[in-house]
Amino acid sequence: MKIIPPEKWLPCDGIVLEEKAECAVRSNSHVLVIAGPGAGKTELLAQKAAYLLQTNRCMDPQKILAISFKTDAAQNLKERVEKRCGTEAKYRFVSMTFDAFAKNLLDHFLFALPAELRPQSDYLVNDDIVIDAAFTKVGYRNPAGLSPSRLKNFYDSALAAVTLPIATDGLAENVWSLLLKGFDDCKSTLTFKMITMLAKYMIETNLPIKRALQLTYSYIFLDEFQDTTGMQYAFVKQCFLGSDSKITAVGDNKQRIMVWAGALKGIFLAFNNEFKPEPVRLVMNHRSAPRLVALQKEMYVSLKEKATEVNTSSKWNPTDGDIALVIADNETIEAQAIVEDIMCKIAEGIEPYDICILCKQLPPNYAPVIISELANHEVRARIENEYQDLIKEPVVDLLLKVMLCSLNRKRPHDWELIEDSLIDIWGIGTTQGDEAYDQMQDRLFAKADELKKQMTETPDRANWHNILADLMRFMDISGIKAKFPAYRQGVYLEELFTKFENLFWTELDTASDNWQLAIENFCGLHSIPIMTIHKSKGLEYSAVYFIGLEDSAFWNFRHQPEEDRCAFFVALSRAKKSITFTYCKRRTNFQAPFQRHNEINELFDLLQRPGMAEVKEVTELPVV
DNA sequence: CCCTTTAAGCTTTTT
DNA sequence: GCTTAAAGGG
Repeated sequence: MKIIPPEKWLPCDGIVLEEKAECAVRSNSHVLVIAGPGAGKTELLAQKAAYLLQTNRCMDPQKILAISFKTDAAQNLKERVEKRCGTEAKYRFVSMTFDAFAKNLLDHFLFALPAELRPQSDYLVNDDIVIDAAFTKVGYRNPAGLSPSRLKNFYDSALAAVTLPIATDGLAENVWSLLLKGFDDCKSTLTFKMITMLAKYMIETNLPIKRALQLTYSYIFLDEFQDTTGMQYAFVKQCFLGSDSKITAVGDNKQRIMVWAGALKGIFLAFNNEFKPEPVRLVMNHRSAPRLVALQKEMYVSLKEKATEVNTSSKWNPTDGDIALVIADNETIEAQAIVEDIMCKIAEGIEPYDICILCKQLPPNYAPVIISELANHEVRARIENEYQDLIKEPVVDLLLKVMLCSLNRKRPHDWELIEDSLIDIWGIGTTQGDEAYDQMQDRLFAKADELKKQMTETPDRANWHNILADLMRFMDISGIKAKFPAYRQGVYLEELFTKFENLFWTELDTASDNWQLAIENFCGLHSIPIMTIHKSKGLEYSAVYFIGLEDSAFWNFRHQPEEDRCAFFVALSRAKKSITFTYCKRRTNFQAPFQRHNEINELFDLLQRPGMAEVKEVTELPVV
């Protein structure tokens, strides 16, 4: 690849970076980028990767390591970088999750661990039954009578509290020993935290591996830095603190909504003290319209954030952006008001997938009335949870792609992906040459033809089951299990398969044998997504409806006011053009129907400040 | 069988 | 806090 001198390098694809962002891209020290919603954090990382690779500041063959929390975030970043700087990124930009990074290290250097800390190489991950059995075996009988979920929590934190090497002779230490080596009929089993602990210990005790790691990765990207847990941070420090590798951490303390799950509150401060990064604050909000940004800025005070400048994109007029607070008598009227508004948006040409309905928690308690009211207007809406859990699974993705490609051959990108996967799953090595490859292609094309024929007939339930089972057999279930270790465990793959079969069947059923449409519907291309605030993090929608700005939805506000304010901020900042909050005086389908907003009154006050939200009281018309 | 009481979970991800 | 589901009581 041609090396571009740094002073001649320009951001790829005609992207214009704000001045501070370009500083962060070109910085050669550790950097802490604090950037609000819509500032273009992913783009900044993608451009920085392009800069480092294209100018050879990340010297060939050294690599960039990007660490995210979720697989889809890691995937997105990888794709963005490949789009920005092409094939070079395939080999020298490594994007993965924290857990994948730890597990790869552990698996790769398993024999660097002392024998007493070394698990079997085919260890299970996070197997609840084995972990419970291990605690039981060492004599733990749940004396406090913890509920199942609390018990699981206790197991996890007890195991995470052990220090390596295992020195003392306590409960958790004994369980560690059992889990490491396996016991009775159980294989070695590790929790995700144990994997990180072992990986960290390995780096701590093996200078050559540590050096090799530091030499391999000269730049480290940490995405969503505000969500980093203490253990993850300790691991990163163990790997890279004091080395020449430069860390670029990107995050937003105003969107810190994972503290309850272990995110370290003082992470920015700790990073500042220990790595002395160059601080960068981005001031652009490319996402939201000016009036929405004004509301976001009003939140800054309650989020204990300095009222820094935020600039909006020039694509907006200064008066753009709609904020509404709907005060409804009951959930039927609430639904009618929302649906009326949504129908206007759709009439304006906004696609359903660009509209989002958010709840603080438990969408099933709030969504049904709205879903049926939307259905009356022929608009689909669905709670995303189980769909997303399925869609993110690589095997489901593969199944959908095979179906799509069978329907329509003109999908070169998907074909390539299927072929690559099959080469992997069927174990076709490069040594076998072109013949094996051609054979694979022939079989795939034959299968695609067969599938296409099957998809022209109207399937019934049993029929669909057979088609799917056939397809799984074709791809080779044991091969899939070999490629994806997660599917090897217990009945995971079988359950996944059943869930997919059932959910997809409802789509096939309603799409009346239009397979293409069924697939699109399954992927959420034609429906309004309904989800929790937490699930919406990182996403953006033209119009957002936040349902239930009520005390009962924010039941934990007293105990975690900061985090709930952040949650409100996250919900608010998903919207590009309009945001609507609803407050329902009476939810007649609830056991305690009367809703208040005493506890979260500060959020109401904010919306009711002059010039902020349009307050719409909707009441039942008296029946004449 | 119906009514009352109690317990559990609620916001997450990761191979 | 509040909902839901399961268990308990008559």
